[in-house]
Amino acid sequence: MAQKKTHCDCLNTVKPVRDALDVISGKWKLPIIISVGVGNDRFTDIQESIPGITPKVLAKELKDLEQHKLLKRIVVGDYPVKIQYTLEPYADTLTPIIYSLKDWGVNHRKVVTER
Amino acid sequence: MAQKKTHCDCLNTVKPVRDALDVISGKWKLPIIISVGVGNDRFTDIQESIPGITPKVLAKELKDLEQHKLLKRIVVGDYPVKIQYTLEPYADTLTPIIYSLKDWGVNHRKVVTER
DNA sequence: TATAGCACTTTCTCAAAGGAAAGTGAAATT
DNA sequence: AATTTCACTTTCCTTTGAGAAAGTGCTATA
Repeated sequence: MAQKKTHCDCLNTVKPVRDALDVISGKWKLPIIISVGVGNDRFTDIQESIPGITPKVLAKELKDLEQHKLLKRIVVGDYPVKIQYTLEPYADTLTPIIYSLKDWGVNHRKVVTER
Repeated sequence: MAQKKTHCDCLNTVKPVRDALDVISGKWKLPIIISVGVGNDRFTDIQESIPGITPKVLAKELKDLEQHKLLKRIVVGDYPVKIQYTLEPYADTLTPIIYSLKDWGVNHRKVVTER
């Protein structure tokens, strides 16, 4: 059997995996998804629910998540215009992945810290 | 029902998820795991199998992956000393996660690019 | 004796990410 | 008339990460 192949088709794995990781990794992505999912739908509410996040970063991340179709930015009313953020149903497709990452992470902490 | 809770226990999710992501995200982690998994066990072989990686980065990533118990660095022989890298069986526990990330990523590309 | 190979390390540099702080424009409130 | 709120944007600055290139200490080989 061929040892040391150039693992061509593995690149077909690495690319989509990286796509997926780009969406959920990063310091703020998950906290934002959770915050919106839990009911915070206004910019300032989301900001205040996540200690340490700056408006600049929040604005950028919200745009990102919107582009990835994970949440919607809705303009409500005429004057005063209000903005409302809500999770798209599509965001739920992340749930099983997040929970398997969580389970792995919980176990991993044990693995790494055991002597 | 309580809206806008401070989602306390969600932090218990975010932390281990971040732990897990730290292990597999990054530009080189997965390519290295795959390269070693496929049979490249020498530093230079691994380096040559991954286009663009520099020895500095490879050395750092290998140390990382070793600390996370995903691979082993074995010193072989007396003189000439050879170093051999192999995946730990523990690395297999990542497989289902990687494949679910891949599946999600493949689908996500469709979701984002459809008009 | 000189060169090549192995497994890295060191130094320098640069770009991108991220935080702090202030500003903005419109409307609502006091 | 002045302040506050909302949803951001802008500017400045620092930190971090990564690449390029060269070096290192050892051995093996020609």
